[in-house]
Amino acid sequence: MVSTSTCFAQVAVNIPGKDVFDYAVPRHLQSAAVPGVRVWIPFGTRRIVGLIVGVSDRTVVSRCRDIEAVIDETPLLSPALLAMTRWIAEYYCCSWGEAVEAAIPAPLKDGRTGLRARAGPPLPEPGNSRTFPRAELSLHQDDALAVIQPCVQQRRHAVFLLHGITASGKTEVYLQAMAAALAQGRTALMFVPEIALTPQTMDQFIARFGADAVAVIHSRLSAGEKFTQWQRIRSGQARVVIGARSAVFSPLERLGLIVVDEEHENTYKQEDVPRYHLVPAAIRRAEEAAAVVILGSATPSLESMYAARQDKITLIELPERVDGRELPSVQVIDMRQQRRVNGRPAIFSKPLEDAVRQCLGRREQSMIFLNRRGFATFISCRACGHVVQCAHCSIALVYHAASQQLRCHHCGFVQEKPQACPACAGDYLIYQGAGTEKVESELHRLFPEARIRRMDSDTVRRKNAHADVFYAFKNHEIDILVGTQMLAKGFDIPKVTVVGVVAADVALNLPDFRAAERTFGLITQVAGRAGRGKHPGRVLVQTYTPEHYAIQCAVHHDYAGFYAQEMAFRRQLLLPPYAHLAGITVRAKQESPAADAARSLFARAERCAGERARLLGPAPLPLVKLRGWYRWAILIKSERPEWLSSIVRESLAAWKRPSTVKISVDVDPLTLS
DNA sequence: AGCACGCCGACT
DNA sequence: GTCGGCGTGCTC
Repeated sequence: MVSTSTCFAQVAVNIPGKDVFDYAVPRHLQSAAVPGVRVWIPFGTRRIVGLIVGVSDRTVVSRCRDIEAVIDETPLLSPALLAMTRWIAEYYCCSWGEAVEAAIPAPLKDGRTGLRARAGPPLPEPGNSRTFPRAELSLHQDDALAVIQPCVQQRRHAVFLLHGITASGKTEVYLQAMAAALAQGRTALMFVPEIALTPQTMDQFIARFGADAVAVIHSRLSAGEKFTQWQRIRSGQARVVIGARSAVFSPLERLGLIVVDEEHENTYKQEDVPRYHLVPAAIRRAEEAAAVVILGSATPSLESMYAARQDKITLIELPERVDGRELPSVQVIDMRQQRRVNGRPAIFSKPLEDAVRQCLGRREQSMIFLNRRGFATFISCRACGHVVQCAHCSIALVYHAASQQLRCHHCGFVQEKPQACPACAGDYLIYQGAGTEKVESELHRLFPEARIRRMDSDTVRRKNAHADVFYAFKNHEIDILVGTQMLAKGFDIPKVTVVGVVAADVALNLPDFRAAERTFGLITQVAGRAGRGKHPGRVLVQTYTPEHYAIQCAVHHDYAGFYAQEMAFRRQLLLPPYAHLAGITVRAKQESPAADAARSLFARAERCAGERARLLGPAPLPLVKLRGWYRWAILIKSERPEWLSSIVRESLAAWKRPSTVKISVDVDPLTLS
C-alpha cells in the first residue's frame, strides 16, 4: 500500500529485543496519533496493540506500514512517565515496549477500547488548602519534619532516608509530610511492600485524609476496581495513592511527595521483565516532578545507608520508640544446648515454651515465626537415605499435612504422600524439618486450651483471609498466632508481649550474599512486633549459630554494628553496594546445552567487558533445575552501573544464541538464584 | 513473545 | 500419501 502521509510514529511493542518500530501515520489520524496513546498496528501477520513513544516527519525505514487506528483519546502515559519507561528499559536491559507494558494500567491492556478516561476536575489551588489534624509529636519526629517539610513546601527535590526503629512513629512523619504536600495543592504517593497485607495502612490514611482523597492500587483488586481507582487518580479526585510497586506508574499530576515504607523490602524488585527496582524508579519520577522522597525503614538496605553515608541522600534518625516505650528485650537461645526428643531437637526450647505459657496466663498474646510453610520440609528413606524430590526441580518436596500431599514450593508440583521409598521401595520414611503446620500442631499439643491460628500463604489464599485473621487477632479472638514472615509486616497489636523465632538461621543458611542482611532485617522486624502497647515485650530467638553477627546485632538492636560488619564483607568481595551486578541466566531443557551456551556467552562477554567489568562464572545456579529448566549463570560486576547494560547488550548482539537455549538478564539482582 | 514456514514420524 | 511435532527466524 502506498502511503500519502508525511508523518511517522515510533511505536513501542511488547516484544523482547527490539525497541521501537516505525509506522506511517495516515492523514486522518495525524491529530490523534500523539506520544502516549495506544494504536492498532499490523505486525507481521498479526494485528497488535502498540504505544506511540514519539512522532517524526522522517524515518530511515524504507517500507513503513500504516497505523490502523488510534485507541486512546488522551495519552495513557505522560511524557514524564514515558521517559521513565525508557530509563527502565535502558538500565534494566529490556525493550522499551516491555517497560511500557508494565506502565499501562492492567484493565486497559490488550486494546480494550471500550474503556476511556476523561480528564477530571482540576486540583484545588494552593490557597484552598485544607488543614489536617495533627498523634502530638515526639522530639525526634518533630526534628524529622523540620527537615522534610520545608523541602515539600518549597517544592525542592530531595531524598531522605528515614531510619526509625520499630514503633518510632515513622507513619506519623509520613502522614504529616503528606499533609504538607496536599496543603500545597500537590499529590502524594505512598508505597508499601504488599498492600494486601497491611489493612492498617489504609485505615490510617483514610482516617487522616478521608476516603475520597485516598486511592489504592494493588494486585488483588479486580479489573473493575483497578479501573475505578485509576480513574479516580487520573481525574484528580484521589490525591493520595497507596500502592504496591506498580503504582509508580500511577497518573498523578503535581506530585509533591513519594514515601517508600520498608524501603529494604525485596518485593520492591520486580521478579519478571521489566526487572526494575522501585526505589531508583521512584527517585527518578520525583526528580522530574521536583518532589520529595522519603525512604523509611527500621533496617535500611545497605544500598540506601551507603548512599546516605556518601551524602547522596539525607539521613534522618528516629532512635526512640514513641511514648518512651522500651525496645523489647531479646534473648538468644542456643538450640545446640537444648533438650532433644527421640534424638531430635525439640521445636520449642524450654524458655520459649515457658514464655508463651506465662503470656497465656497473663491473658496476653504471642506470635511465633517460622519462615517455612508446610509440615515437614523433606522426607527421607531410613534404609537408603533417598530424599523425595520434585519431578521438575532439583529440590526436596515439602509435606503438607492439611492436604496430605507433597508439594514443590518452587513450581507448584503436587503429588500424593508416597507409601514407600521411590528409590529402594523401603517402607520406613522419615518426615524431617519442621514447617509452620508442624509448629501449629506442636502448639496445640503444648497448649490445648489456647486459641491458636496459623497464617501463611496456604491459609490466606482467599481474598479477605489476611484481613480476617488480622482483625481476629487484634480483637484478641486468637491467643497465639503462628506464621511466616507475612506476620512481620504491619502488625501493630498492643497485647502482643511475646514473640518467638523458631529457627532464626533458616534464612542465614541460604546460598546468597544477602543472607545475613535478610536475617538481620527479619529478626529486627519480627522483634518489633512485641511490646508495642503498655506492657513490655519479650522476644526469644532460637538458633544454632548464636554467635553470628547478623543474630548478635539484631538481638542488641545494633544496626550500626551490623552495617559495619556486613559492609566489610561486601567490600572484601566487591559486592553491592560497592559494585553493581548484572546476572545473565542461560537455561535449557537439558543440562549440557545450558552449560555449553553459558561458557561460550561468558567468553564473549569477557571480551566485550574489557577493563569495564569483572566476570564471575559460568556456574550452575544453586537450584540448577527449576520448572524443568537447567540454569547456568554468568555474573558481571562493575563499579559503574551504566556499563552493565552496555556490556550485556553488546555481548548478546555479538553472540549466536542456540535455539534451544533461553536467556534472561537481571540488573541489580537481589538474589543470585 | 507470537506466528508461519519447513522438514521428518504414525495415521485415515 | 498427509497431519502434526517443534526447530528457526522475522516482525517497521
